[in-house]
Amino acid sequence: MLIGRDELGHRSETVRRANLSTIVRELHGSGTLSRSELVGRTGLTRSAIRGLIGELVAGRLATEGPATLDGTPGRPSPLVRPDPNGAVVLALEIAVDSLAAATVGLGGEVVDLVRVDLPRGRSSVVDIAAELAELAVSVSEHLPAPDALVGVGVAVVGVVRRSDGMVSTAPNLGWRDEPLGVHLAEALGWDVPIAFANDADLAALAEHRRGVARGIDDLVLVWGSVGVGGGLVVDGEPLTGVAGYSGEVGHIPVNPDGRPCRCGSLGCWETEVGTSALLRRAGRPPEGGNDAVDAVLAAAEAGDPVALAAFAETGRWLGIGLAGIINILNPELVVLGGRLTASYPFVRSTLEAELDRRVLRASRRIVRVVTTSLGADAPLLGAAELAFEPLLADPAAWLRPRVALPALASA
Amino acid sequence: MLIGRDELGHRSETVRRANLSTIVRELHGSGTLSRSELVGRTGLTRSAIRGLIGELVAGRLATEGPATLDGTPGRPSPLVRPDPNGAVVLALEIAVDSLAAATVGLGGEVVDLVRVDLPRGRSSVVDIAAELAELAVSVSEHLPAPDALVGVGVAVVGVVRRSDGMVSTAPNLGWRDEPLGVHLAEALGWDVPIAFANDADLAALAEHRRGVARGIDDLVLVWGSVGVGGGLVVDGEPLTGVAGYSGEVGHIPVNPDGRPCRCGSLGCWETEVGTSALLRRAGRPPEGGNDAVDAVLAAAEAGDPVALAAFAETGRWLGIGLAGIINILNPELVVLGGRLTASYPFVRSTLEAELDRRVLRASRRIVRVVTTSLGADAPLLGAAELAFEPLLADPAAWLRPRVALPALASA
DNA sequence: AGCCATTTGAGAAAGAGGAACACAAACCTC
DNA sequence: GAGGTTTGTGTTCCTCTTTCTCAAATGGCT
Repeated sequence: MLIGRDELGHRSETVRRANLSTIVRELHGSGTLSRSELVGRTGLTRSAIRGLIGELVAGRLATEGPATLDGTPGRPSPLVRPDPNGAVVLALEIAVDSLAAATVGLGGEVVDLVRVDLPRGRSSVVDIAAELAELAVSVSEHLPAPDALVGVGVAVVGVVRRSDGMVSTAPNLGWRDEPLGVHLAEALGWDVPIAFANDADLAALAEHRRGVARGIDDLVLVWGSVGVGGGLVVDGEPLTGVAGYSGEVGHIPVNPDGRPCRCGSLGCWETEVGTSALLRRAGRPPEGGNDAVDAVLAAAEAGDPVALAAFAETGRWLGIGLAGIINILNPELVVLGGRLTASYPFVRSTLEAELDRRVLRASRRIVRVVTTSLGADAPLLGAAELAFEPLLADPAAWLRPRVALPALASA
Repeated sequence: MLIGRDELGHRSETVRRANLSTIVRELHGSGTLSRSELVGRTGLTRSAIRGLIGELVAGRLATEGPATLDGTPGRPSPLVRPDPNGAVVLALEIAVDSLAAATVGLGGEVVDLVRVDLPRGRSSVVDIAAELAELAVSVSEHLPAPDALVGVGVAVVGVVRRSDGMVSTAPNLGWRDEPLGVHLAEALGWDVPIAFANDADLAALAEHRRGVARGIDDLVLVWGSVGVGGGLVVDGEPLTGVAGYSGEVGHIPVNPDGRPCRCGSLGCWETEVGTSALLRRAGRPPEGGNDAVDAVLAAAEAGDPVALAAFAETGRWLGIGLAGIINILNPELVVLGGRLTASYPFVRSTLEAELDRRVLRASRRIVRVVTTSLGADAPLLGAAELAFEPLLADPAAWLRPRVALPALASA
């Protein structure tokens, strides 16, 4: 994923890079591991592991501590931990109705996290960039060392170009072709790489790395709020598409002559499974916000037939759209997130019924549907993972210079 | 892709494997290259290339010949060619109404190709396997050396498990849960690995490697016939899903209360864009075969308004389904194949209009829609590529033993 | 025709990195 | 406390590419 390191020719140095990368990945993913566990996981010899760990410790990406005794015979193996002080990222999120910032250390520990409400409606890109920068500063106060900052990752509710943070559309913010990347870089004024991606894409990444989808290499995440976003992981890698615009599942046509969608089309999936469709079916004003949805949820919990029917119908449409996605991708897991997490119990049966009817048997036997485990912070945590990616892909590049930061990502 | 070579630890031997692999891939893809071109493409040094080529020549995967003089100064560089006699695959195809077999040499040269009609209707798996085996024998008569056979690739019109050729569903053949892999292995009686995949998946692979989509890393191929299949390439790799059931775009719901589909669902894409929908719209019996479709095509070419309207409506639905796929995957290219190639001129305008309306602007600006360049043999050529894959991924494994064939693929 | 610049192949030596092996250290069990 | 087991340490070996030097083969120019 990412990283333009696509020189085809390999040499011994490549081997070291790759081995360092797998070790740092293992540490980042699993937290603490003994040296001998690393031997087992990587297939490398004890000598090789020793040398590699030594380099990581010297470069402050890992620390070694005394072994814990687990009662098995044999010499105990020292524990290796990712060093959260040696490498930190800044994660930012522009959500539907909030902004968030967090600092996350190598290994995934969240050092600091702030979330502030965002007044509903249009805000200019410049304003948002400025406010994000403020949050970023407040959250970076306890940064271990100034040179420990690996990079910045930004989750955006909208269609955003991965390479430079150009936002093509963000209906919730009223943006269209806004150069968020430029403004944010300016507002931050830091000389570190900034990476951008869609919030649902990043939620999928987070759930894949640290949530319910851990160890699952083919998954689809559907993130419901006002609109519906999606994130795809295929073969263990986030599916981005050519420019990073993939996963826009909210706009697959499921009801071609249906209601008009914010995107200009008709009968997009989100016109049937977004919150306004639910509210409409529940007989409430479709523009109601989270509170209105919560009210429908409460009514459903209390057994109100109108609310239950509204969820059932939403579930039916969820199943219809998901069936298409599953037939296309043959995933192992579907993860429902955002507002869908709370709705799940009430949409479940109609959803599964549609899957039974519409997904090809071979695929149907495999997929399971679950809800997120990381909750509302999934996109933010995904942004952290995004920012870590260059380090994970090539720790060697990070180990050597150590004085200045690596040059801004070229592509 | 494929290959269980997922030991994480790298060593010097890994480097050699990887370098041999990139060289063989380049040769297989580009045909003839000079040594110095290989230096340029791989980033390796002249010495390294020399050693690697030497090994390939010794292992009969490549031949070296005199340089061609192109008028530039400097010592001419010898030309390296993939050796089609050193490595050959057998490609088989079970299509809607035909069976085909071909032998293809390293580099992509088709040595021999046979296609026979398949009487429409149900045939047992055993019969088909036997007939395929016969074709296979007839086409393997001119095999250079018995030990040059790398493997067998099979394209199947249906949902087939990649690992073992278990066919879950093949409506055109009337199959359901048939162990094609077992029967074919028995009928062939050869001790070589056999790989299976869906025909549209393989057509996509072929167009990616040797057709219109060469050099394009994110594409969607839609293969229209009685039903509609799809093949996806993401980030340069075929997207298979967990079990190889991906790409079943024919069964995305586009008209949830529409006509019943062979799969048991309602309003699947193929009920609107398959040949029977076209025939129905053209006022003809929907069960008509290729001849009936050709008649509608002829009528359209002659300007018949009913035929033109039938195509226009089909194009509209093509656009609706494609819009969803494009929004999900953000591909660079959509390739239309099978019966859709001939229909394209008549469906084009309504198709593009729907894309304009339904695909998010950011993605819309990127995608182009084209037709196949390899024609009806695309799936067969893809099957050859599939069979070559283990060799391309690790030529070293193929170079060493050379006496016996590599053991049957384990997973 | 002859000389020069350029590109590339050939061969030997060097450098980088992991594997293999032998040995010592630290833990368990009895 | 002795023996078995597992793992860290250190040295040597092996593989593979790079680096460096020299020779070969071509085009361009006078």
